[in-house]
Amino acid sequence: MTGPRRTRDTTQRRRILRVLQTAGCHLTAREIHRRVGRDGHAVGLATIYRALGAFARAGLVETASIGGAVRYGLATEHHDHLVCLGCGRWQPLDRCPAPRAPRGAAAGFRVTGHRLEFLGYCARCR
Amino acid sequence: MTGPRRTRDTTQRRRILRVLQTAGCHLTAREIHRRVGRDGHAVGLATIYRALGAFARAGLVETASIGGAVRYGLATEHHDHLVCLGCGRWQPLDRCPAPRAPRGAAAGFRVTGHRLEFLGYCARCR
DNA sequence: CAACCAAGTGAGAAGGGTTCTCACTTACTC
DNA sequence: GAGTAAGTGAGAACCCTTCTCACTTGGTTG
Repeated sequence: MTGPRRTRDTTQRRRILRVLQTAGCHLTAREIHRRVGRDGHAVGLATIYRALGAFARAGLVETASIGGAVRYGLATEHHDHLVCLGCGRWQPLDRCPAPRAPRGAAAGFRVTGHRLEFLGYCARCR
Repeated sequence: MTGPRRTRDTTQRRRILRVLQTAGCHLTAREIHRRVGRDGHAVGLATIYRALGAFARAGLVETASIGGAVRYGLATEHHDHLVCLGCGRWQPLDRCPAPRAPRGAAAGFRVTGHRLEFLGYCARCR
């Protein structure tokens, strides 16, 4: 419990991180799996999930879910997104409108964070 | 396409709606299934899902997902919730902090709504 | 450097949530 | 009351995710 847990450095995990770095938006595990395997060096789907879980625990990636599958992206300092209802793409928002937790909303509820999503349609899906 | 679609009035759907009305928080399909069947008149799980889908399309219920399962609740005028990371319960927020969509966040993205969730731990889970 | 071992990997099975299929029933309309 | 589009139930099917188990590998220690 001394800060974020360190994960072991393997070629598979490095490939997964590279995909996330070049993605520009949040991806599902299957999308990551497909992109990682593009150069012929496939990585097992179970490994993708394990690595993403380890990254999430270590604070390297953040997760978000809409509809069926969970989407993963590199963790940044904000937690807000634009979500396209047409194609499901997640785009991080540069500036967080920073909503304040309403005081006394529910007795005894301790707010530790928030998640704000603007729903709509991206340029391609309109 | 003339406003919200009307759904047919059946005893099963009436029971599902009654469960949602008396729930006080968002429920998973399986929880609804269990509660509907409490008085011995079980309703098929597929029917639960179909009814919930029809209700959602008609605008009667709203859906929200965290972790594995999707949660359903009666649609109200707001879209914000308190989410307990311990037990997964969803509680609607009376007052919506009403975040404004940031202008020019992503070229061509048309914002049609938002979803704001305050994450934390309820009184029981702290 | 060699040995050790905890962590990671791959393939497939398993598990849980959701949707589909198909024959049957029922609510609404004319 | 008859016709028909919508809804229902049971179980199979489907998809996403996690688990299992034998094997490999990264990083550390002697």
